[in-house]
Amino acid sequence: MSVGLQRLREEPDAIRKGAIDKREDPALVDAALAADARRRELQGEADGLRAERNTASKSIGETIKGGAKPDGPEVAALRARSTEIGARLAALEAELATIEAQVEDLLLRIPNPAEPDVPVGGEEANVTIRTWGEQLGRVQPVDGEVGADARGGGETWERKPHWDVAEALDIIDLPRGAKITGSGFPVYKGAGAALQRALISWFLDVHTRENGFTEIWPPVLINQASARGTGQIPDKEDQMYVVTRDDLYLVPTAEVPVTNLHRDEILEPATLPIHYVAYTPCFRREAGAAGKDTRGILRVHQFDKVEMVLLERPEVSQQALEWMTGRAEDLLQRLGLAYRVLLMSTGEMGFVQSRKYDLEVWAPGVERWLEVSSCSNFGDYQARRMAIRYRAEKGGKAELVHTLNGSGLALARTVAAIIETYQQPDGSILVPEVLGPYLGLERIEART
RNA sequence: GGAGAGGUCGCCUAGUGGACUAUGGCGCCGCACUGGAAAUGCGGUUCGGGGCAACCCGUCGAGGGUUCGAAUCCCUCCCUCUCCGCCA
Repeated sequence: MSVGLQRLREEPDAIRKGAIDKREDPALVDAALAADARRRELQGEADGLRAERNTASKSIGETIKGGAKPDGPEVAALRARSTEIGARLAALEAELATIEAQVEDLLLRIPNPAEPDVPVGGEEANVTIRTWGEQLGRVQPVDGEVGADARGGGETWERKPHWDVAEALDIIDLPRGAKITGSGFPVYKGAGAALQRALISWFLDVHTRENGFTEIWPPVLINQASARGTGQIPDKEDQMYVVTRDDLYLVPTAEVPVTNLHRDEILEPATLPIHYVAYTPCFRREAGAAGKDTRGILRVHQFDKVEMVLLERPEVSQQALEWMTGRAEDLLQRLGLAYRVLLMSTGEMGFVQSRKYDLEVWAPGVERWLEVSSCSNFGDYQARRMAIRYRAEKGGKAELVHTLNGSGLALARTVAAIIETYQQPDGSILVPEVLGPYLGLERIEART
């Protein structure tokens, strides 16, 4: 249950194309259709047999009530007939259970097709929708203003990558994180720790006070049903840390617990839209990324993130995606970080999204764009998996909601970009104005 | 973790092997009455699968079992409540 059997039957070509565009196997579509046809056939037969058995059993009861002896020949004959139906049914039910499992498994592996206007292809097909702010160079004039670029002549200094700045200021301790847990588990210290806390608080405050979100503080362990609901299983199962003893997973993102809040629910008309915002630490194994971005905090196993989760009526989900993306952009603008918005191509967008924007912030120390937010519309795909429905009108028929989510924002890379953008020639870091009151500091300096 | 009590349709609730085709109430929807409403009356109201349809099948926390037949009996698990233990 993901794409929906009805749509699968009605427009198999579109689903097949969607799978090809996302570099998944289109043959799954035909396999699922064939299995479903067989399933319906078997179910028809099984239903018929059950109906027979029901009437047969009922007639036994009535015969006994009518005065026949429960152990007499008349009842025995009826009983024999019912037993025989039961035997046939048992065989059929076993077959049916197998085929049902097959259908479900196939459906779980068919990806959500992208919206028609999403570019087809891989990384090269991503489209830059807009950029904001000045893309600073590494070389800066010594007497220039913060954020000013080197423009010919004069003395210059060179920006450092965030790991050098952070190490010198003793605000991030990577070696000790590696000691107590493993590589990719940063320790934030002193003003570094306070900066984490400040960003989390500020993000949550903006979203709750200005953007109308309801704050959620969810569990960071999730069960299998939740992981399946949002699509981490089976698509991203090997990216999650597993607590095998209790059959739980560490959250890879707040999306999972928060979207699953309404799993198996039918929402009444007035309840939509639902806008949640949640902070959680996020845990990712980054399997397959070994040796990539090993320095600094660009790719870590544990990071902090404030996530927006939206449940919307289908007809407004696209515009809700634009709005939500704007909320994330607003944070970057107020932090004074240069960024660009990318419309991700089919090959880059993942299994469950129908449309996805990535926000990439410019980090002038490493001279790279860093993904700090991913804003996606899932259409009804996740909702179908989770059975989240709503009634458009009181007493009306239940329909699937649309789900969306977006980071607002992910911390580690935002912190890297802040450090690299606001570092000063003397090695200190200016604190972005909006964070001043939260941090109680205007500048992070080496402790003497 | 131990002992006990429970989990039935949005909510409350009846139901201890065949008349359950799951009861009744609240809420909700429709109709009638009304200037409009309240109150009242009548009808409808779990969710899902199949079928053009009449209708059929499943669904009483989940999964197994016993039986011709399970909401009802048995087993395992999950959750809630009470008490005990442990504990930030």
